[in-house]
Amino acid sequence: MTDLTDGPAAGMTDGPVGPAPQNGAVIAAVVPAPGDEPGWLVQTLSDDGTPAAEPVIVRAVEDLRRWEASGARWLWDATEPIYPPLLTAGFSPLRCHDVTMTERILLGREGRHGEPASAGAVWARRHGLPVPADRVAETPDAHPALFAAALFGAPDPERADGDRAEGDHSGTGALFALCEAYVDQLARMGQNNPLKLLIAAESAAALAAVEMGHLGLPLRAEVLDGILTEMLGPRPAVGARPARMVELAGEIDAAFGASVNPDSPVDLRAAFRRVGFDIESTRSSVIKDLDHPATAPVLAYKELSRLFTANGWNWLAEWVRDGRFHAGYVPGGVVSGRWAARGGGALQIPKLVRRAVIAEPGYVFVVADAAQLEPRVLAAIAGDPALQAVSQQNDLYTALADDGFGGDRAHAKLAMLGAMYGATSGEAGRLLATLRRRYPVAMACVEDAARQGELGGVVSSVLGRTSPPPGQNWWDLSQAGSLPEATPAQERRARQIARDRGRFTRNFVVQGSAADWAGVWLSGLRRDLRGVPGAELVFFQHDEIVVHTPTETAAMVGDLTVAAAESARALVFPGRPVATPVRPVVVDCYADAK
DNA sequence: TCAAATGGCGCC
DNA sequence: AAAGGGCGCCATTTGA
Repeated sequence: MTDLTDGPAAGMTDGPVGPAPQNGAVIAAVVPAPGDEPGWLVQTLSDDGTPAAEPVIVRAVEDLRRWEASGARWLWDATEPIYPPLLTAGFSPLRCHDVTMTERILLGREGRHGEPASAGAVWARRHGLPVPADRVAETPDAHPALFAAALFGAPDPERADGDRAEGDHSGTGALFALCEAYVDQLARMGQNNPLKLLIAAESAAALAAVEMGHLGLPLRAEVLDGILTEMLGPRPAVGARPARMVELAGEIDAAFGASVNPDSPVDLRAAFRRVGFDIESTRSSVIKDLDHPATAPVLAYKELSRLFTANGWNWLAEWVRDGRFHAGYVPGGVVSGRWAARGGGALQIPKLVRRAVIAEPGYVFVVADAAQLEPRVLAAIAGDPALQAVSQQNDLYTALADDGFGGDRAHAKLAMLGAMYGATSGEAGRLLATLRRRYPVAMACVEDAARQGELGGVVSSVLGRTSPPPGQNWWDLSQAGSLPEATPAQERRARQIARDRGRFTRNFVVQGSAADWAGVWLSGLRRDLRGVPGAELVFFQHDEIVVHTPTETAAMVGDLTVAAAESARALVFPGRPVATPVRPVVVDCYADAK
């Protein structure tokens, strides 16, 4: 038997392990066991969320597997922090319902972005009680649902305002709150199938995110060390700059005839101004056009500095252990539904560093990338027949170019990105007219979204994730600019924030819907990969998945990425004649994937 | 003196 | 007329 903990009670093998749920009981609600007891308190629920059996303490992964084998879907307050110890003990569930993840989506739809979203919060709101903050403390004992139930005296809501100090030592209060939160959410989800799909996919994504952080992305430290040494010189002493950067700093000083700190934009800009270049910023894109001896060493310094500070030896020591880069992933961490990363810059691994991302012996990477996802998504959500036709093509931008840009692919791409991001100046602005003529429905879709934003409204992704509304400050500035006595500066400011907001909502409908699709793709692939021994889902970045898998399974895994993409297309964009192709590539080194 | 803001840049 | 989306992370700068 595999113990979940090494606490004193973990050796007990004959404890009250739960009976596996019977047919018809498909939800297993899980909270940490109360007090110091190891393990978890689990209760079987019926489909509608009503308890179907007494809660039992579960201590071993074998027992959890039995529940899972009988068809249970796990219900818990939040995948983080419940799942990591389960995973460490070797248990990987097929699916779950993550109340907190779900609640954030539901609250957003109800115009209540940012309110506490834990099961305890849902429970408290349901009973008109004070709502606990999401993160009360980091200890398991202060787990939000447990905290709320203990604080308010559940399971008996009639006792809610008494006995607070006494708390809940049975742990059943937390289960009670969790189950009620689930019932509450079921009612609010109703029969909204796209929304249910989104919630199921997001819960599965939460599982995948914990697994990815746990597995880690294979990365050979000695290979990265070699790259660093080659480019920067040997690893410097703590607090010192690498030799190559010191050299370049010397060249910069010589070129300016003064001591200049290239890490300081203020200093650097002043130096360039002294030699006659009236630059507004010290971005590389600005400096590269300056005809001055300092230009080359400054650009070189910036590049090395970035490598050294973002992915240098300190980064290696902090994030890479035993040949794997372990980052923290936050599904739904971005308002659009994209993932965010916590620590290590996991979603911005530079191309150079990818040279150190090398498959282990006997394994390869299957890198699957959803090509040109966002314009295809736009075609789907807008229902634009002409753009849908273009989206069926292998290279969308080439097709676009042939369909109105005189075969100029670069222009076609620039125009399309501009349409989705809200750029209208310069080149992209001029090209927009062509898009509007050729794809009026798609352009109307993003322009309607922009108009909503400019007016302070919200927009929604295809499956129903809503954009956050503007804050009070936005409304204040907006109103100040529209009053008769507004100063020109206030009017300008109001116009500017309206435009900013419009660009945000314009992009949200596309980026958010792409994230919807990607989440469904990921969760489907995660499920399918469970049938491939040795296959590890090790990386996910917006529209790209990396699977580390035994060499002999590579072709099969590639096929699964394609099939999951097709399945996601059918689920997310039913009846829409668009394609969302992925092209899997089998490589030993991640850098070779592009 | 320390926390928050800014500038810059990597990824999508 | 003008209008470049989302993030995380680092070093520097600013400001309370």
